[in-house]
Amino acid sequence: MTANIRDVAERAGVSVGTVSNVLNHNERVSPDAASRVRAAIADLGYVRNDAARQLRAGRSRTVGLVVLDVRNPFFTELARGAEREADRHGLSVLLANSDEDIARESRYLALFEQQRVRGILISPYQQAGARLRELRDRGIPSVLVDRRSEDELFSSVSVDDENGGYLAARHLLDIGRRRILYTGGPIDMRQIDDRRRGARRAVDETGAASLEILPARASQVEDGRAAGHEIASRPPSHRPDAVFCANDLVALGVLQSLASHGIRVPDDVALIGFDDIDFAAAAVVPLSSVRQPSLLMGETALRMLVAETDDGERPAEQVVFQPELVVRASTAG
Amino acid sequence: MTANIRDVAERAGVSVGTVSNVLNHNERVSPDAASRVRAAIADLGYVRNDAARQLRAGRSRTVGLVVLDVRNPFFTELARGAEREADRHGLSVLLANSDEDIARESRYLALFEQQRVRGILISPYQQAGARLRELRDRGIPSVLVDRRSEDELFSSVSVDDENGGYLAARHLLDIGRRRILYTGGPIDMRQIDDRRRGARRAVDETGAASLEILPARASQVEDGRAAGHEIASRPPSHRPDAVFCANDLVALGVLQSLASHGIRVPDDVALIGFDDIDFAAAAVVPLSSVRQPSLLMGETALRMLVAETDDGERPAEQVVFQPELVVRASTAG
DNA sequence: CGCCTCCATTGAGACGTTTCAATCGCGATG
DNA sequence: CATCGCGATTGAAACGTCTCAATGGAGGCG
Repeated sequence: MTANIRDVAERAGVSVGTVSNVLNHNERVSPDAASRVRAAIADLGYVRNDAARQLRAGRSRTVGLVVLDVRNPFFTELARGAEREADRHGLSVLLANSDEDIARESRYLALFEQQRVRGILISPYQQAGARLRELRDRGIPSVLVDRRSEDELFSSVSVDDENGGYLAARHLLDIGRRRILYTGGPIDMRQIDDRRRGARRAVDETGAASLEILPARASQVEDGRAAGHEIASRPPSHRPDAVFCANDLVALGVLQSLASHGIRVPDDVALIGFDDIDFAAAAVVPLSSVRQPSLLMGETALRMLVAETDDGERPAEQVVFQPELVVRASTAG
Repeated sequence: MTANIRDVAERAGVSVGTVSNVLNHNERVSPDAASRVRAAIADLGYVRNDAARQLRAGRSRTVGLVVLDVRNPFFTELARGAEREADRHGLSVLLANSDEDIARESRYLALFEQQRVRGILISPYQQAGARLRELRDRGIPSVLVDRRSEDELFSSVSVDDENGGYLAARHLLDIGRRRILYTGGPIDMRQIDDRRRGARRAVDETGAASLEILPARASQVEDGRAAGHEIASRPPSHRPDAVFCANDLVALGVLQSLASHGIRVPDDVALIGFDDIDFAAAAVVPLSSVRQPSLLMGETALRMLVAETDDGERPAEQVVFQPELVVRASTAG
């Protein structure tokens, strides 16, 4: 059906080896032969068969990326960063969405292994560590994104979540708030818990301030809406005067829900999120947030993966970016 | 490095053919041999090499999806739909982002062709038609998403954009607005132009109403912000009393920009978007919009692609969903 | 004129899988 | 006891590419 390298060779009146050389080592081949080969390629509409190349080469030019939630712009930005850097290395990125589901996560890891991807970038859901070690033993390295490797066995690119939580809570305290509520989920997920710990530290530093935890099922807009509803249904004296959300999706949900109950942001309740996604600034009460350099994180992770691929046994490296407080109207005054 | 089927065969004391049969036609093999093979697979940590399978089979189990903008939740939902349906057919989806860039679009198409993907779902930027025809001639079918095939040469899944534009403008007129502004870009993109035409029709039906077009570079949040700024800087008498945006991202940008200039939505200017992404409802002035069944569109497109793959020369089919008006606070009164 | 170099080209494997025709072994049947 | 039938198993071939050792040929030098 489709032309192969042999057809091209025949048509150009050369051997298959020469065609391959035109494709891969152009300098080795005479200008004359090269141009005949190129003409034949154009005539026949020949396109390299990647499966055959990969089989021969023993490895692919693809990198797998597993994210927790494609609907979260933080992850799509991270993916764009990885993709951009991959381009520079002639690699392509296969994007998979685990939707915070262990079964989906492991299905994709299996798929990636069958495809012999060059390596894997992953924001793991829970302890994917054992599985990743297995993959590494079989020659597929991973770099963790958005989360440190607990045992430092893998390289990782993350943000100092504890400090991010501290910055957020510190800011709320600085503008005079004292009854802070933290919400998001799942509460036992590392990133979410680190942010809580940071907030705790800020609150503890300050006399006469409290931190309440309101766990959520996950960290989607709808979870924020539920949290906002729960807060609004309390008697005013029991409401927090500031809410810190595990991410911006949750914060947007809370914002919407509070507004629909006539609770003013920031007058009655100040509100801050995490990630600084585009939509945070676009909300009509523009949302304060803690920025993660998502694009840069994606680029960095991919670069580290490539380094690991090239230089077999280099030690794992933990890159931790510092988050940045972004103040907008939702925490004014 | 990695165990192959021959190693497994040796360890299990059978031939490679038998191992392959265990993997692909379990019923052909005796329970005894099968269990020995399975044990060997587990012992050696054997994982099938997809490249070799694909080379042998002549085609892959992957479908390519090219979207215009991964940052637009409409497309990520569509991707989720395609992915979900792909699962059911044992296929996986490779997601690529053209970012409305012709060069990127054709790079990805080339990549997909090299990978001999089973087929391609694409929201084409401009006339990708010639290229897609080429791919089809070489055995790779495509289904267009979010846009009809102009010459009906390809199957497609889209929404009746003209009617969607009509619904939006009709609604604005029904609530008493008369000076409507339409913004988004690029203005020559099919979907965007169809929505404009629909709006035009509604306006023409109504006496004493006007439709102004404000073209934008693209249809991102920032383009909306620019449009909002432009509107706000006019003398009040020259401002529209309603704005219809080519999509919700633009509408959110306009919303933010108008608010920051003290222009009230919907009191001074009513606002409606397109797509009904999650964030539309989550905006504090919840955004009216025209809903596209994005998840369903993704599922349908993938199903059509599979049908096309199975049944060689079936005629192209155009599936057109009807959009649905969703009224929220941004067009109240 | 013969030999040596050097560059361009050749062609035979090898990558790991699946398929399929051929073979094997065993119980049933005549 | 020979033969047949049938399910289980085998092993070679093929998919398309790249690599590498081997070959060919032209030109330079002694």
